[in-house]
Amino acid sequence: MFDFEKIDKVIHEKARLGIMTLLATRASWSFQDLKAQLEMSDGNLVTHLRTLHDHGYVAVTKEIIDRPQTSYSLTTKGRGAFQEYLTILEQIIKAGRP
Amino acid sequence: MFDFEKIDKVIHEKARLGIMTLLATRASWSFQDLKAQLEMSDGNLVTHLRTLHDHGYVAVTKEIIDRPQTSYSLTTKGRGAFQEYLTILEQIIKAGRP
DNA sequence: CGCCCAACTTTGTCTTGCAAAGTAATGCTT
DNA sequence: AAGCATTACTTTGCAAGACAAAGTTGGGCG
Repeated sequence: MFDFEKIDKVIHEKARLGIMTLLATRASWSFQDLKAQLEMSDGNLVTHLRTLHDHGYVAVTKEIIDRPQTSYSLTTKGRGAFQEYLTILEQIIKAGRP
Repeated sequence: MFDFEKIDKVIHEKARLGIMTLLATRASWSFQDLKAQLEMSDGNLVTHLRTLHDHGYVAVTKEIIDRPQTSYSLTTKGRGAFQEYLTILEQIIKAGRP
């Protein structure tokens, strides 16, 4: 039926799924905007972003315009992994809605 | 945008998501069939099933036909929670596929 | 210089998944 | 009856991970 082992644990975690979904909707998000949207603490958000970055899913751009302003975006790899993840979600929905 | 806090952690965990999806496709599954489909160890599977049962999501039926044969099915509550979970998945897919 | 703010890092705690091994109950086999 | 297998479950132990809170760094500005 399904291979649930295929579910990407990096993406599947609730907080990171939130990040990935937001990043998929816009080209780029600032740290502050992500934090406001997701209502996460700095430390927690940074940690999840680092996890995603370590897996090559998100790119980090550091600028200092007035204030430091770090922004995040999906890499090609990240976008691909996310689409693949969404495909599994679609299969689950198809199975779960008779 | 989305309220990611709404994601039901009981269902969202990979292994239990597998269980719930299977239970949604058929009225009832035996322990052995679940185990074979999901390729999980006894202990691990029993634990996740107990978690789902403790939350009132699955019903347990114990019979002894030839061998002990425990079977599991979704409760009304479980079905409802799963449908709600699927609704969130749909929103994520909608956002993630432009 | 001192303060604020953004973006980290560190520390610590607490939960959780998961495997491996052990156990109880039952039935089959010899 | 004795031994063995199987199912379902418990226990133990460990390792990973989430998360909060507090501390740190570095730039901009009054």
